[in-house]
Amino acid sequence: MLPPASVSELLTRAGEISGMTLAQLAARRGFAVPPDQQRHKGWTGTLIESALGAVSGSQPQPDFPALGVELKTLPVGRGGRPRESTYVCVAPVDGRPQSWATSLVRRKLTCVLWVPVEGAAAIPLGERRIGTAFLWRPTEAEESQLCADWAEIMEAITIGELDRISARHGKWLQLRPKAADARARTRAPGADGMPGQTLPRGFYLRSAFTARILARRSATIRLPAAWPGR
DNA sequence: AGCTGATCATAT
DNA sequence: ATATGATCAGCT
Repeated sequence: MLPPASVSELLTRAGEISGMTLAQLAARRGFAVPPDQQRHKGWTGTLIESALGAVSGSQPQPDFPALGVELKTLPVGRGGRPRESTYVCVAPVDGRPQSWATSLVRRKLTCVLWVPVEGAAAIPLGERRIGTAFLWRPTEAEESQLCADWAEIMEAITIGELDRISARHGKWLQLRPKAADARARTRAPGADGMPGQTLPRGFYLRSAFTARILARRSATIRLPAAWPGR
């Protein structure tokens, strides 16, 4: 699938897969449906990427570079609440000065195509349905808060106090481990200004934030949101 | 039940 | 090791 030439085309593609089950889309894309996600955590995201023509690979940039749009699947449980936090990107813990304006977090969150997917544990993976995708941009207030969260975390990193930052920090944007396991290490400034190492981290959006995003959509778009009653 | 810290697969 | 796609699983 070639990348969409426009945001309009991207939305059209998203509309064409909404309502489908993951098994149906998997068949169309030639994906095998795993029994569960225990060893296939990124399966849904990769499948949706494939269907929409996202640029594959592990590049630190939005999924649709030409459009400046990032793609995120959002597992939604009963009650319409996100079942998980949303990974944004790796956190630069090397201590180099960064600015919010050019940060990867901001670039990724400037424009996101959210694709809700049924995520209730009771529904077999293949039977989960793809919801109605929608384009989102942070409001000024949201970006201001995201920037504040980001700045607090980045400040701690810069002065070598990354280890005092836990997932409890940040109203909407938090820092959490992002590694193969707890023994993984990456370069980071030490408390004394000397080179050191630490567990790699990533930025994540709290589910309370993505819940707001979903709620705003509901309020903006005419009901019935008619989410399949399962 | 929700949250934090840990973990899994894959590509480069 | 670093980046992507995320969810898992133990603890409060």
